[in-house]
Amino acid sequence: MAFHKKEEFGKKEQELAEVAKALSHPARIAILKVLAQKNECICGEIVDVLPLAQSTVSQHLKELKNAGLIEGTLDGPRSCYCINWKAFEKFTAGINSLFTNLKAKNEKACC
Amino acid sequence: MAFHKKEEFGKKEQELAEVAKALSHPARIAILKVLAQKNECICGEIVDVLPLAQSTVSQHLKELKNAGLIEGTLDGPRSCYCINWKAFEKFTAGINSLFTNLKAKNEKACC
DNA sequence: TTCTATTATCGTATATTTACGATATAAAAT
DNA sequence: ATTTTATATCGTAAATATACGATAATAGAA
Repeated sequence: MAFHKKEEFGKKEQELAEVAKALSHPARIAILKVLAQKNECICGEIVDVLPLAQSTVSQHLKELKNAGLIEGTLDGPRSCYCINWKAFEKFTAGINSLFTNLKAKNEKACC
Repeated sequence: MAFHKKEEFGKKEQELAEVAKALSHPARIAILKVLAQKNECICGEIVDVLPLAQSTVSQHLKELKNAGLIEGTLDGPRSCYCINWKAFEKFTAGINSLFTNLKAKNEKACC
């Protein structure tokens, strides 16, 4: 009944999984969409758009920040978030690199 | 104390989140890596490589299959899995499409 | 200073995930 | 027909995630 075996895997796998986990909730995808659409940094406008309580949105923002997908600075009573594009590029590149060497060969599937 | 609000978001967000969730555990990333490296379809070789019990690996395979990232066919006592490349392409394209219109403008960050 | 507005954190209930062993299933081998 | 082998499923315990309201914190306005 051991648990939490995640650290027994490779660093690369863990990092990819961590980012994927941050992306694994529609609310967080929606938050990223809002941040991308409004070019300026947003704060509580996100709360107005999502069907969630303010505290829940704040929690989701924290998870996105911990995963490195967004950056945020406190600016008095209001905070300012923006997307970290490099983290996204790193993620998609990481996913692709798992397969690049074989992607072409496998087009016709297997079983 | 309502729960499971995921269905209140858009279909696109839900689909992206679902795939991301399947990718959100290092064991499943590792499984995909193995499936990609061995060009032929694998089954219990995965169990030998991972630090997990057979039943746990089977569970992870099921989740990857449910998310559409792999395909599997039963072949007697042994089963045959392979990667569904199209699902990956759809996923990365979906992630990128959240931002494409603004990606260039934002390079210099915000706050 | 006191009030207001905005965001973060705490506490908590419920849901889901993760992992395992035990058991079922199903084809091949003996 | 029985055994072996490979995989899936069931049951279950512990961990984590999700959501909310209540509360703290912090800067600006009155």
